[in-house]
Amino acid sequence: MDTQREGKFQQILDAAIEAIAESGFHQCQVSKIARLAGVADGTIYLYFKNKEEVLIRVFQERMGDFIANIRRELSLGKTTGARLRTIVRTHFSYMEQNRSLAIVTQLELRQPNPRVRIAINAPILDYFSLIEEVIQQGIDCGEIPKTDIRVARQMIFGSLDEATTDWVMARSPRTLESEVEPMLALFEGALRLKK
Amino acid sequence: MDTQREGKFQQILDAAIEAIAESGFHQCQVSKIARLAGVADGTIYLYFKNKEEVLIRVFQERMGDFIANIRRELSLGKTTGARLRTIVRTHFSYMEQNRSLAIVTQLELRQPNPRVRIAINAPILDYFSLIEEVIQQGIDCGEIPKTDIRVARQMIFGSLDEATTDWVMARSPRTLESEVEPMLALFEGALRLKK
Amino acid sequence: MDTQREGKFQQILDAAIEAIAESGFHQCQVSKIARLAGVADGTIYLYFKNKEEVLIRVFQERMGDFIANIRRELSLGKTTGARLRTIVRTHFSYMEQNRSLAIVTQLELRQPNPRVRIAINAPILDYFSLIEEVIQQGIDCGEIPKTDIRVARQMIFGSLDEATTDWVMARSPRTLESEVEPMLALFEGALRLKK
Amino acid sequence: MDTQREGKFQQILDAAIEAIAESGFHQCQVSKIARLAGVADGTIYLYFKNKEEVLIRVFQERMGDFIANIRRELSLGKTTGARLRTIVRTHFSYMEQNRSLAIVTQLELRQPNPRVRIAINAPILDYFSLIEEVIQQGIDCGEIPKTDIRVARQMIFGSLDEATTDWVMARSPRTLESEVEPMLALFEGALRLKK
DNA sequence: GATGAATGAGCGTTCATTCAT
DNA sequence: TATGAATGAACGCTCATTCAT
Repeated sequence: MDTQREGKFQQILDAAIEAIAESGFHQCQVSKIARLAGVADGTIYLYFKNKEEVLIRVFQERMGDFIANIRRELSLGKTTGARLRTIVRTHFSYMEQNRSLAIVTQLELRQPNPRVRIAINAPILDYFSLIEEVIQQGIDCGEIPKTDIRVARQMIFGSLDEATTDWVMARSPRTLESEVEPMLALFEGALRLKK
Repeated sequence: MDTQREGKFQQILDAAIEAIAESGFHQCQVSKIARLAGVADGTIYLYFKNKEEVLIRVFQERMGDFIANIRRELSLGKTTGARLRTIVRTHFSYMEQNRSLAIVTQLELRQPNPRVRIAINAPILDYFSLIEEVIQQGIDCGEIPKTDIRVARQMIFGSLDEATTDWVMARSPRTLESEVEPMLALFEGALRLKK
Repeated sequence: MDTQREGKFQQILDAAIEAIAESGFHQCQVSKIARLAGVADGTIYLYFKNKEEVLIRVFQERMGDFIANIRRELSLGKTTGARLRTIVRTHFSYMEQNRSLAIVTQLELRQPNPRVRIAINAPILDYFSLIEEVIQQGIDCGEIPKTDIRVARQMIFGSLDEATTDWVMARSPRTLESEVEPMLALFEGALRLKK
Repeated sequence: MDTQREGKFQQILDAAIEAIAESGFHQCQVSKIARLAGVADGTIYLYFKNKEEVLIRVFQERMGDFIANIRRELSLGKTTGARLRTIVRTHFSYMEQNRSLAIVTQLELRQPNPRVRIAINAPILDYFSLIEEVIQQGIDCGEIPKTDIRVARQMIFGSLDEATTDWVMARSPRTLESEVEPMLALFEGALRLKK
């Protein structure tokens, strides 16, 4: 049955997230992923071309979820302010609830390996578009004065990303949740958002 | 002579930056660094304990330079606006002029390896303090209203970092230099900087 | 199947004996043992922790056999004379029939490496006890006058060992077998064995 | 001056004995010998072809001394009994007074390396002859009944060697000196020495 | 002669991947 | 489909040896 196949695929993906979060992509052996997934080493290769593809699929699948998630929430926001709040809140709460995934995205995916980079680009660009659309919409309906959209997006994504990295690295014991409001205030100021 | 030793040390460091930028820390063989530095493999080990230490020293030495550089420039800025401009301008121009180093900083240093992370933390935290000091000073002299300093720093560093990553990844053909003004405008808005 | 695993284990052990006898423990590469055993290099590590453990197990397994062998034969001997004959005869014939093992025992096991020495000590001490028991029995039943047992054991083992080394080193073309009677005569005289 | 050269040669030899005794021939780096000898690494190579030759010369020089020593003492012995006593006493006391050298001869020189073996053979054979001569003399003057000289020599050398190894390995806390008399008693019995 | 920085060959070990069962 | 024993390429590091000074 196809659901069985799908189930084992997700099993391996989850195991990979745990394993990679725990020891890092390069340090984590395929056999460890297999053990955590409760399958034999060889079985991994029935579902993935190689170890690298596991990493790529982890990102594509989970980041896809993440973005779909935000997109769904976003459709409910009526103002640019509400939409920005959705982005910040959802980004932080998703990461906070998926710490292992956060570790993988914040650390392990910063790979110079070109194949990984290319494969990861699509969902990332999708997230970028999503942010840029919100800004564009804000400009279009006059809530935000004209601004350099790319730079604004870099600021928004970069800030969220850095806060998440700080949290993952436990540089601060603070919850991400507690950063939602201050971060939003900064974004509103930066974008000169009209109330 | 000691200058000779120092020279070869720097030579290896430079070679390491090139090599790591090109293939990534894990993929890059010691023999590649040696080849680029024009020395034998074994020579590396006369200057560094092991491959990992090369990475750590790359960061400590070059990031140290970078921060010293900013600190020097900063002392000339009289207003918070000027100081922010110094940070943005220096960050971008330094990275733009040291592309390989930028690649290493943006990608390779997001190492989950705890020893590397600890060693790298000091200069990073130093940079963080530097940014936070500028914000604090701004607050103290009334140029900036009270704000969450940590979050503000995350925004500033995160934005600069993301813009640099975008540039490194060649996600946009834009120069970093061209982003100085728009980025600054965002920061000033975010911090509610008084003119 | 477990017999298969056991079989390959013995295969590697035998290959190791040949390889070490031929080039010495330090000179002999793991890849040579693997080649002789007809397995891949990595396979060695499925059966042994590392190269050193191969040496240790060679000794423990084969020396264990050797001593078990002597012990079995010894139980048949009714007089001290018969028991001494058993020791000399079995020692020489075992070595003569296992030349590679003899080389390893005579040369490679004189390892200064403390881990190897400790691991090797047990079977050696076992052999020593065995010899000492025979002497003690001889004293107890009046066949041998009181004597310093440790020194007597040193003489017996040392003589057998030296004869074996001479033979291994091919310092003499003589068979070990031909030395059984003269050696025994010396032992009987040394111990003042009563007929 | 040649004495200067000779002095440094001996210096290196002594350093080598210490170094090898401490860490074993294979584990002991040339640079360690150099450090102990108070010379530069390269200097070793002005006196010795390579590391292996250092080991060989250690043995040849010191074993030469040792044998010359015994030979000198032997010439004073009037009876076979006295001569045997000289051998045992000198062997044990020499080793006891040169523990590092004993370690090297008992452990490190048991090398399967053919070049080492060949080079070492000469002094060893010289020592063997010396022992055999004593036995032969004993037979010639009727103090010892006819016996297999080679086997008798194997017994004598093997016993002394094993006692020394036991002592070096600290398998027993006993001094070698205390073994002189019991060992001699065994030899006299073995050889049926007439009083 | 003496130095010691530089060399680079050499090897133990790991682990992603395969394939016979 | 699933297994996991076996594979063997790959690489960090050591250290005996050299040679410019």
